[in-house]
Amino acid sequence: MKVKEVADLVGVSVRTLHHYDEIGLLVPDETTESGYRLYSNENLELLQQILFFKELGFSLQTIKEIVHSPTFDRQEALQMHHQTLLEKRNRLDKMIQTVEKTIQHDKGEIQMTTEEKFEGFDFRSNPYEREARERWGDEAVNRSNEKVAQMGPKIQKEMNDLYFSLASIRHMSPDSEEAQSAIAKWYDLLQSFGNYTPEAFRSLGEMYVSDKRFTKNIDRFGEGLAMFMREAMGVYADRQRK
Amino acid sequence: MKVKEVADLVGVSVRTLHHYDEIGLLVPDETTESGYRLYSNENLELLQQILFFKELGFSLQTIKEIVHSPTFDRQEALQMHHQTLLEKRNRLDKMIQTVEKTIQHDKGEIQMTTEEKFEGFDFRSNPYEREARERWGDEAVNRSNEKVAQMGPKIQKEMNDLYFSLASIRHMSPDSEEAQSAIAKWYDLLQSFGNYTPEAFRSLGEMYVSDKRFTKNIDRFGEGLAMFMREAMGVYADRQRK
DNA sequence: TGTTGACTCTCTCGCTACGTAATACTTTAT
DNA sequence: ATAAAGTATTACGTAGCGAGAGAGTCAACA
Repeated sequence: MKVKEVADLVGVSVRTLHHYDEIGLLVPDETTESGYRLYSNENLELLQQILFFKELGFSLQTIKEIVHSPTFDRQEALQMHHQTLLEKRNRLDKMIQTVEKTIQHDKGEIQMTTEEKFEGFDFRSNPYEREARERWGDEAVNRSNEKVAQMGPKIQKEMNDLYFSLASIRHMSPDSEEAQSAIAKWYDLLQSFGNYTPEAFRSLGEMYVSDKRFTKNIDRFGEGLAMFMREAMGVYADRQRK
Repeated sequence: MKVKEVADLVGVSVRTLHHYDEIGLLVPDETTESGYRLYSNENLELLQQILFFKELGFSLQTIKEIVHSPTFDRQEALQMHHQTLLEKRNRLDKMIQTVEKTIQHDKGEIQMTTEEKFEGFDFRSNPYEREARERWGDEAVNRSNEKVAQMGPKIQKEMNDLYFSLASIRHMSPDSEEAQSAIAKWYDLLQSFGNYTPEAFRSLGEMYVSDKRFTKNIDRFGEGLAMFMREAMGVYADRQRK
């Protein structure tokens, strides 16, 4: 489907779709030779999700983090949409009541406290957003992902390669020659992200198994890799101390 | 009530109130010697209305035009709020249904057309806004025209003459002798239309520039006349207050 | 085959409704 | 009397597009 078809179908502007592409929120699966955007069915489903989040007042930035998170779960998200839409309807119901009361109040039929006049409003920070961020967009993971993305593709490739080598030796002992030399490379590589002390390196290793999102990500290269890396990183940190 | 009290009560930020003051949407009735804003009960009621309009997606500019329109009717507006809030709830209900369907669809339990997936969204132009503009913004102009017609040709001539004189001095300062005496005649003339308080007179002046139809009409007598008149009318209102 | 009209692209500029300091003064509480 | 909390003004920043320019593309029709 081309832009305008999508736009007409869902009721957003072409410009909006362009914008979502620009910021990397919804990048069409394909483009023609001449540069026309072609949206796939999956693109449409993602768009639907995006619009749900938008209706709930999420910022595009947050939405992006969420839907691209490796741990994002569509079903879970839909359940959450359902829940929060119901809450939103409750708020709306309150507002409707407030209007009704105000009409009567103005006619002099009833009394209203000042607070009652503003029931149902309250534009204070959207609580759903925080919750959802905790649920999917956890900062640790995102920052890590963002940084990786920022570092450019060549570092990404190095990381991938290293993951593969580590995976291939994950059955060996974490304090073996091979393991330690591979993990040393890992340590060096991470230096390009910030200044990791050996201790920070160790706790990062801890996170690899304690935080499921990391675990999941890492274990894609081989089951048990996260655990293996934690061990190896611990040993490495120990040896650096002396 | 001071800013923060209001802010906490209704759930908006202090900055927002400042902003509304800046753009002339909600100017506090009083200020202390030291410049603190003091909001009256009437200010609060207006704020409530403003928030209703905002909830319905009106721009601040439009809201300003509406609530300051000399023909604005609170009861009528409240009825309209009520109506459109109900419509909004219907839309929300549709969205909720869409989520529910999508959940089932994802589980493979039912089928969904592409259109069904986007039912309840549709961010296309807010119909309420147009309607409301017609109701108040337009009517303001229409009623004004009607009234002029009703008043007969001699008043029309007087108005025309006054427009010309004003146009001829529109390069002068709005608070000059000449400007003020001409605008005083204008004020007197308008008294035959209804009972204009100085404040209503001021907001009428605001409309001369904020509403293009007025502006166009007035500027036929000289470019910039509408703006000049607004200034002069503002000064006039200021001086009458004391 | 050429032409028209509807789409498309990228780029740039503009706008709204505030958020976020920074800095200085005022009021209230202890 | 001093700190803490609130307030004012000014200034700059941001999000999420809208609007328009200028140029290329595509399907249909003459």
